[in-house]
Amino acid sequence: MRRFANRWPPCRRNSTNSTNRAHHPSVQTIKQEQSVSNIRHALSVKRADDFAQWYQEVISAADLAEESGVRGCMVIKPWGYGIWERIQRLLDQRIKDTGHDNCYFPIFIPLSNFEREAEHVEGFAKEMAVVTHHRLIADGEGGLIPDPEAKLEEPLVVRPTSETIIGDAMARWVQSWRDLPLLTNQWANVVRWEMRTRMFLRTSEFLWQEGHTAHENMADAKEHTMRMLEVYRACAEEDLAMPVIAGEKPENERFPGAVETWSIEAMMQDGKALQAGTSHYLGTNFAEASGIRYQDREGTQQLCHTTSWGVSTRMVGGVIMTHGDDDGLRVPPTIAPWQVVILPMLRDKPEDDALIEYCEKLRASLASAEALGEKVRVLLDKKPGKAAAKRWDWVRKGVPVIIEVGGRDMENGVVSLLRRDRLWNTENGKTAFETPSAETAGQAIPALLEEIQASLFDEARDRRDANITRGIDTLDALTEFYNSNGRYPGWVEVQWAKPTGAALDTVVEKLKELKLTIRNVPMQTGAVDGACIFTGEPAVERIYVARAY
RNA sequence: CGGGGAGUGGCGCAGCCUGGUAGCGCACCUGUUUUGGGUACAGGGGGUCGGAGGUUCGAAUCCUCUCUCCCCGACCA
Repeated sequence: MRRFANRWPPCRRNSTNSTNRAHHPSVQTIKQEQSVSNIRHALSVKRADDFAQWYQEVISAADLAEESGVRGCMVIKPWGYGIWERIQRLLDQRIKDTGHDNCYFPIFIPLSNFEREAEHVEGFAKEMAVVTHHRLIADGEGGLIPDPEAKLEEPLVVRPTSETIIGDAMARWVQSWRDLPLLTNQWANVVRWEMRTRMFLRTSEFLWQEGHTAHENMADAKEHTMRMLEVYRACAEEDLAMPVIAGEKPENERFPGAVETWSIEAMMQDGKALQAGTSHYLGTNFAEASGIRYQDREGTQQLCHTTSWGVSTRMVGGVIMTHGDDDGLRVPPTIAPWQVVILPMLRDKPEDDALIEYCEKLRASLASAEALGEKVRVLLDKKPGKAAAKRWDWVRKGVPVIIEVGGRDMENGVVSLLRRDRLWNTENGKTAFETPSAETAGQAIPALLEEIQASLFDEARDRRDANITRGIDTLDALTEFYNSNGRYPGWVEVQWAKPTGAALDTVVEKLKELKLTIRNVPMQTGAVDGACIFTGEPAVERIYVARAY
């Protein structure tokens, strides 16, 4: 069995505008890189050496977020929040384009309201923040305590998700079949008291979007569930350049209260899976709990079929682990707050003025150009400081294109251009600057940004495809595979008979021993023939198993 | 929540065992130098050592409690 390290051919597209043969080092080729060159990377930890620590370092080195002092909660810094805002803006448009209106519902949910759907309660009860008082008083020792006199008659829970309270509103808003479908969405924060937290991937408080819809019947609701799953796929692949596999979650992984749960799953560079978005068909469960009924064309009261779906700031974690490298983050141009940064090499001398003017001209011309369907987002970084130091700050942040301009560049009418996705000239271990004329650079940038966007996606997709293993058809072979493939075994596609209930529990237990989970049943499942890897019965579908975040 | 590790200027660390009111590298500030690339030299600012309590003449160093972070596990987006 081949090891992960040998399995990923660094597949590159040819650069359209360059003589630059540099390619960035990957997890799999780092050892090779080191033997042929002495590249001095911008981070102190390499992905191949300690992926978890590398992840932490990218977050601080790229200035994405920091600890807050509150357990499990983070401060999202401007660059990190800027990335989230880009995702938010693009996804919001997609959500509006599919007919939804944004609303806002309270962060506090009355306990009795939350209690209505049994499975929902069971799923979330153990990770709820609860508000019990509405006033503090002095404790007599210089501190403050909740005033016993100010106890709430009914506790409020901080929303971990809003199905129940939105269900309440839907019950009021829906009267007749003419009110359906009811398509709503909200952007909000939610709180889940997690045992173990990781920046962006699992925080106690996180930001997300939650869509909630009500429909006349099962067919309409299911169709909508799938429509939103497709919106998420497009957002992940087109905007984040993060390839995903869309499919249905197995019964044991369903959202509490859902009839069907669908997900998009992305493969991180360590081969683990990340659930990047979910879409649920809720049947009539929440309609029953909240009384969401409508009068049909015959005048009969009917229960609505509802859906809900969400993606969160976890997406940012996915971007880090999909596109980051040993020099920091690489932000796909579509979601980069700034796509191009111009760094004048200021020397604190009178000549600086002319240099800034030269750069400003370039900035203005780039800013009026369009790439990836929008105006190019370009920053002229006039902050005082050494250009080289500022360059490495931007490298770590992952801005797609860095343009440095020194006095001699200006004299020659050129600029020094650096692509973040291909930083190094591996032949000499130096940064792979190119020096096109300012005019050429200005004209080439839109196409370059589009190429970088495509290239990041291709790279991630090729890596994922190379790390999905097929043809394993016994549990022993699966065990052997995961025991012999080191730290980065990737995913395995197997066939199964889709056991349910206790039989499924047994399967889940067996997988747990290998630290594996069933990710999803891919939509394009392909032909199935042969036996279930777990039960030996005739297989009915293919599933992905993997270690997961 | 269980097991392990850790919290010392912005970041990374030493000091703690063998108590005597804090040190290094990077970053930062000032000056000089240098200038096509993560420059060099000199000078300088910044921390009371996560928090609370205790032992002691005296605690970053010893004891107790507590908060937060990291890794593994159970749980979960």
